[in-house]
This record gives sequence, structure tokens and C-alpha cells, in this order.
Amino acid sequence: MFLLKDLPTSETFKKFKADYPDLDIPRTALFLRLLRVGSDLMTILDAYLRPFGLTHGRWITLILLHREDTHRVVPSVLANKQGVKRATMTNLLDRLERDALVRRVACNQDGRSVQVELTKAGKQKLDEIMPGYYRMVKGLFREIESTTIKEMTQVLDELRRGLKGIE
Amino acid sequence: MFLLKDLPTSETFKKFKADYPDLDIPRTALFLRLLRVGSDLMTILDAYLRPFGLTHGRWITLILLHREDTHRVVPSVLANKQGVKRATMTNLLDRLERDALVRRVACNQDGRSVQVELTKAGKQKLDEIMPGYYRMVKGLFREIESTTIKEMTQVLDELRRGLKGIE
DNA sequence: TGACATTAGTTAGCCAGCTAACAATTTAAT
DNA sequence: ATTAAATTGTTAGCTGGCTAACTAATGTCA
Repeated sequence: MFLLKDLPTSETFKKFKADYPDLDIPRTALFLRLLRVGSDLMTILDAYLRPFGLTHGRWITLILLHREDTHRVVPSVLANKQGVKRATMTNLLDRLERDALVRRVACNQDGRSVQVELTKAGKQKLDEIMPGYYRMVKGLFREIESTTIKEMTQVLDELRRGLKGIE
Repeated sequence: MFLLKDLPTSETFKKFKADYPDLDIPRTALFLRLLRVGSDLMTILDAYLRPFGLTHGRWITLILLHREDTHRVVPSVLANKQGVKRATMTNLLDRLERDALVRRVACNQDGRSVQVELTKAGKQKLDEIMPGYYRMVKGLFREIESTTIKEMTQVLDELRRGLKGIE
């Protein structure tokens, strides 16, 4: 999905600093690494999901449905929680419904709306996917100490709070 | 570009842990945050670039050309450094050339190949973009201490080394 | 030298996001 | 009560990645 495999070396940074003195080298280095790692993790995730016939988008939708105890949610709520547009959710649900992992049910309260629920096959698909997914995640971070994991999570949360309202 | 706006709460994690005991909560929490932050930063970056008529993909290509002192590179090398397929590079260059930011020049050594160079307008475009970009990056991380920035960069580099060969 | 493999760039067509515009319905305001 | 505004899901069409297949040129090795 993204961006610049060859991160700048310190020589490259110096060259750019000469041209553009606003450059803050450590912060830009971190910025690029965050983009790079996010991109790499995404690629790994989608590669894991492909054999199950899913993309990360459709997989997340299944998970959001599984989160609900009722297992019934309205598409616009799903779109909000997932962070995609309603139109995108329509596509995701079309495909998931075609694959019989999800079912649309007419809603009695609101004539505009629809409710979506996980089918038995959908739950089964999650049961196939999740254990391997969790083991994969554990494996990706096996080299990193637990305290480091937690510190980093905190910093990222702080960063996310700062980011809110910008995008 | 990606993924799950509503990260799981600790209740959600507990529910999933009950269903899927392989779940390592701290590592999964970090995994999701890295994806989330990468996605948010990407969105912010593309929003910054849009008024200049660029996407991050085309912008990176310009930067890679600017990195070269000769300012002349072959498309396949660009594709490798950027981490996209040659076919994608063809698209990027088509659009950049249409916008006169880049020029393709026939290569004498190798009849199959082409060389790409930044035009004056391309350099000028970078000069418009980069100072604001660097100030933006500085702003995004203003709340985070310098030592934290450096520690995090190191951890991400360690992580990236571990990721190599997986994707 | 000649056959075969490899490499460079392109083309064509897929996919999953996006925005904009729409009809149907519900909600709010006077 | 009626009109105006907002919301729901969908459709249509754009974008920027991707893979697969192609042509042209170059390298390799019997």
C-alpha cells in the first residue's frame, strides 16, 4: 500500500537539511518509519488473510459483527467504527454477503435502514482465522520486550490523541 | 487507506481472549496501533499534498529523483527504491510527465531502458512542498520528547529487521 | 553463432478505497 | 401539519495500487 522502501540515510538527510533547513531529522526519521512499518504490517496481514479469501477490510467487518453480543448492527454504524465511508461499507457487505459470511435483514424500526448479522459460516471463518492471526502477531513482536511493547503503545496513544482533529 | 477506527477496549479484548486464547493482548494492541497510526499519518500526508496536485506516491518519486546528484535515474531503480512494481512506476511517471514535473530521456547504453530526470518545474514543486512538509512533521511530534523519539525509532528499526523476509 | 533465459518498460484489466449524487425515509421547525 | 433538513443505503465513476502478459533488447552458454 505505501511508501518509500529505502528510508533516507543520514547522508541523504544532511543533503536535504542543506536544501531545506526546516528539516527535523529525528522526527522525520520517526515519521517515515511509522509509515513504513504500518505499510509492512498491512502487507503481512493481507498476505495472511488471502488464503481465507478475505482482505483486511472484509475481515474487520466480520470482527466488528462478532464484537456485538447481538451480532446485529446497522451498516452506517459499522462504517463509522471501521473508519470507512458508507459507500465502501456497501461494497464490503455486498462481497461478504455474496460469500454467505454475512446476511442483511430488513429493519422494522427504520424503513431506510438494514441490519447486518454474521452467518454461521461467517463465525466459522473467524474461528479459522483468529488463532493463526494471534499467533502471527505474537511472532512478529517476539523480539521486543514486554515493557517496551507497553511503553510504545502508550506513546502511540498519546500521538493519536494529538493527531485527532488534524485529519 | 486502512483499518478499524475503534480500537478494541480492554473489555473487547477479554471477550476475544475467551473465544481465542492465543490472543496476546499487549502485542495485539501495539500491532493495531501501529496500523492505525500509519494509516492516520498517511491520510494527513496525502491531505497536505493534495493542494499541490500530488499524491504521496508521485511525491516520493520526485524526492527520489532529487536525492540523486545526477538527477537521472532509470525507472526500474526508482520502482525498487520506492517499493512499488514497475507497472506502478510507469503510471506514476506518466502522470508526473503529463504534469511536466519529470522528463523521460532515451538511454544510449541500453536500448530497453529509459532515464528519468526532474524538470525545473519538478524541482520548483519540491521547493514549494518540502519546507511546509517538514514543519508539519515537526508539529505532529511536538508533544513527544526527543529521547522518546529516538528510542522509538530504534525499536521500529529492530522491528523492521525482524519483518524482513516475511512479507 | 544461435537458442534460451532474463530484464526493461508498457499495456490491460482487477480491486478496494474514495467522492458525488440520488431516492427513500425520518426528524425538526414553524 | 407541512415544509425543510438530515440520515440511510445505494449507485456511478475516479484513483492508485496490484498481477499477468506482452514486446523489445540484452546476456549467457553450448
